[in-house]
Amino acid sequence: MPKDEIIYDLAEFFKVFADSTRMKIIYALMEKELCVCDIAKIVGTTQSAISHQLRLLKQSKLVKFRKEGKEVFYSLDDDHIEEIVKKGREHIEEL
Amino acid sequence: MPKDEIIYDLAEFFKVFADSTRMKIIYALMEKELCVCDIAKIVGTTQSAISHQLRLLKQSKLVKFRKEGKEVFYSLDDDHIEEIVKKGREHIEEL
DNA sequence: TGAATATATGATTATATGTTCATATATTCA
DNA sequence: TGAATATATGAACATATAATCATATATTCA
Repeated sequence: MPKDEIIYDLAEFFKVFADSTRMKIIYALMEKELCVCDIAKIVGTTQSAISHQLRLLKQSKLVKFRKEGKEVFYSLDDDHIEEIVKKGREHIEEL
Repeated sequence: MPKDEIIYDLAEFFKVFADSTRMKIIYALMEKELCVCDIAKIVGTTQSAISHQLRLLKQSKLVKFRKEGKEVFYSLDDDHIEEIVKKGREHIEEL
């Protein structure tokens, strides 16, 4: 059994995947780098909701971003992310 | 972008990993099959809390169980689980 | 500079979630 | 059968979380 801190951090990490809005953001970013308003259009919700969720994704180091003029472009920042989502999908599609 | 139903199911699936009590249960079961009261001892919480959480793990098909007399023995029911936890741990340990 | 656009953020609210407590169910064994 | 043990479950409560709304903070460009 890992230390409590590891357990806690792991649970926090997986919380990121545990929401459908964030999962949609992740899928959108798997395609390509996107600015906030494009993510909002793709996901189908408000800019504010996306911005709040992107903050969580940033805090968990799942996305990185670069500013270009008025826009902020986000992209996935870890190879594990796609692998983890893929494994999850294998699981749910086997049921 | 997958269908909404897939997105929703994926988020639900990852919710299972998004709690430290459940993460401890998963780690305990990685070692070996265990009965409820042993899980409670290892995790360090009440039988009731464990039982509630095991119900979620059952619903998500992450654990299977067999009854033996008064006891119910639980074990992990999917090879993806260990892989997913391992990937998550790689992520948090790289930060 | 001022309007327009893109993004971030704080407060609020509604909902979801985890634990606790009490109790029900099931099994064993004297 | 009745006591003891293991597990499951419903209700209640406290906390966490996500969306919304209003607004703040850039940045561009006329």
